[in-house]
Amino acid sequence: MDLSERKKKILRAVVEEYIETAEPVGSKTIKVRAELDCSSATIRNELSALSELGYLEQPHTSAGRIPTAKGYRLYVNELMRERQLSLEETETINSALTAKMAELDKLISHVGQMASELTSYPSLAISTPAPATIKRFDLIYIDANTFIVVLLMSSDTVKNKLVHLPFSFNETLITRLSALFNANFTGITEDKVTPALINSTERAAGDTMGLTSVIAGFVLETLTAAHGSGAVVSGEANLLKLPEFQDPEKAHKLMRYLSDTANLSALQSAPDFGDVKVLIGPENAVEELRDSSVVLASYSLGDNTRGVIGVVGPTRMDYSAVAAKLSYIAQGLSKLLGGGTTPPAGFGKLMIKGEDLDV
Amino acid sequence: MDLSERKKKILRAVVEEYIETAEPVGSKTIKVRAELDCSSATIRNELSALSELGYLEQPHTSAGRIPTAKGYRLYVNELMRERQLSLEETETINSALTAKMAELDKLISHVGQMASELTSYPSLAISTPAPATIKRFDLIYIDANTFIVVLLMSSDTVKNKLVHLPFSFNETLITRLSALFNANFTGITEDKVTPALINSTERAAGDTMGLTSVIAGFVLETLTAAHGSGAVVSGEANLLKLPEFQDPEKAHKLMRYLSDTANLSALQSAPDFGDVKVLIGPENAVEELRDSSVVLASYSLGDNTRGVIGVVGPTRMDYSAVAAKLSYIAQGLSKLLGGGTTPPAGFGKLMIKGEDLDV
DNA sequence: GTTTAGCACTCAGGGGAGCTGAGTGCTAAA
DNA sequence: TTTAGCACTCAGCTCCCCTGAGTGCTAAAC
Repeated sequence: MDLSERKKKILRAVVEEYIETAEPVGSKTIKVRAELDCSSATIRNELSALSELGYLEQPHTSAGRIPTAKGYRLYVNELMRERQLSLEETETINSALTAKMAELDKLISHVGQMASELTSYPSLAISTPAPATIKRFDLIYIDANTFIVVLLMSSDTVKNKLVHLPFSFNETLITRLSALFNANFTGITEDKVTPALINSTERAAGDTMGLTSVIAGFVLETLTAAHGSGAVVSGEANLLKLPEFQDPEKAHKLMRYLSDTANLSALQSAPDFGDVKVLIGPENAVEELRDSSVVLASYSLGDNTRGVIGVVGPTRMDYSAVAAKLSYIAQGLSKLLGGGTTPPAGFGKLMIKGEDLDV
Repeated sequence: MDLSERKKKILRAVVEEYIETAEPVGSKTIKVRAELDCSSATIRNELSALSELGYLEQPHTSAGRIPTAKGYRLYVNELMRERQLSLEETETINSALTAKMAELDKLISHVGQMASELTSYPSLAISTPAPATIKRFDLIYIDANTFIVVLLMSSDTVKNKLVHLPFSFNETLITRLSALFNANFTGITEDKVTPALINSTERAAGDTMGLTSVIAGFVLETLTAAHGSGAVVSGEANLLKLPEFQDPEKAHKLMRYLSDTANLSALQSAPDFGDVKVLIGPENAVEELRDSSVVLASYSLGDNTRGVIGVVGPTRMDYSAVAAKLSYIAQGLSKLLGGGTTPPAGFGKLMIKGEDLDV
């Protein structure tokens, strides 16, 4: 059952006004905002119909209307005007992206910070690296008790560890081990690092001191660590500015939830989605997020690492602005990291996905 | 001018009661708490004297007393009973310390988190590395366009960078550069990396492609980065639990301040101090911290890196518990990282420093 | 049938007024 | 010097009323 044009116009006006002011919206305000040629009484009739249909609700009998989750959903799916980013905004993002991509490790946290500053909501950044392998293996002999393990990973990041042992060994053993590991441990995934493999390497190297297992331990650790996904939250302080979180109780609850990174990894499980995904209030599975909304954008890095950046805010969030910004950031990241080193120019169209509510 | 024993007993009772309850303390409560053998009227006389002396104040005429900054200072300096950590608490700290020391890089943030969990106040961890030098320099040739720079720093941490260039070079050049850098750039501090040095190295290597300057750039960056101190804040959410931060305005102000790491680096400037340093309310130079207190503990790592961990809370903070915990953590860190790898057993005595207020 | 004007009704939020109780300061007696 | 007693103060709570924004409904107008 489709809504009349006028109803849509009114619904949009209510949502947008409420997003700005956080106050219930009355018929007179709508008349001005939506530039409608009818009287407030007519609008009241329409409002009453929209309430009946479940798109709007009243906090109490004599107050204005506020959108329900269903109302927001319709707004996000159909009514939302695409937000054009200002030149200034795109430039901020571009320069931040190019400046920060230097260190991939710190990238997620930097991107998160950026998203938070840009939207003035708390943001989260999660990365889900694909199963990693080692591209290249090296040992650097330092002295009779010390050497460095250097691993070049499939993602073109480098991992290292300084190993300092209480007994001494000679340089030839290190050289031999380096060659053997390079031959046996490159290109394989975590599950291929078996005790058998370690044993055979140890024998081949003539290593009687257990160096092999120390090194293999680090290799395994690195491979394992790579697929434990990291999550970072920034800008939690922004929550406190919002009227809906003036109640410290409420703010505290959400902040506690956000500060446990384990929780967030669950969010990212929301699998492939087109470009931007919006989860409105009760659509969130997690109780703590029930009266907040989450906007997520996913990006992919050249190797098959995937990441998600997102923003958490009140259901009354400026969806169009947030979605546009996140989308731009995510696409910029994909281009920058997946492909060449050129800064992103114009990105594709904004697409939004999300669950529909039952009627 | 020294206070009588009874006055001290009363002052201590007021401070400790107020720390627990955050409510102004009345004469009757004190009588019970301090187990005094006089009537509430006598205590009122004493209270009135203590107010006169500037150790206590009344929020309004007919309310109980609360300690002033001066009162807290006296309490911290003289009256505070040393808090014994429970076995459970020391074990939590010990195991967390040993488990986490594996990765020195992430150490500060882990330690900060621990401090925050243990004290349920927001915590900050700052590290001030000493001027770093390079102990050992290596280049690993990967392919005609790629090599890895591996730096072993004076602090026994390893830094690396994958360099991928749009033009090709051969392995002998890399080997030569590796040897030259190892000869010329080890053992020197940042300010010794001059354009002259870079030029002479470039000539000696016969490098016509500018590899030398790329590498030197990374070296310089690493040396510089090392003394830019890192700061991490954890557990900000804890603020919202405290009654003094029920006002979202106030909480927001402090959280904003804390979330800018640049601000924190300033705190650490507080130079050498014995063991634990307590800054009470107005003793803080920064306006944002004027009605909070900060407890800091410093630790030193074997090489001359110094670090500070601290906790921010209301002036009504449980100083004895917080100081004991921070002190234990700091001493544990020093022992673990400065010396051997054995877990800390019994630590020294708790010493507290801080500025005295004028009378 | 749709729109409009008019009117009675509702209710959140703000601004006193008044009460309560914890706690004080002072005085006079022990 | 300590204590008991008493009058006084004042934050915080509750109760109450008022105001104004906004509604729903009805009857007339288009």
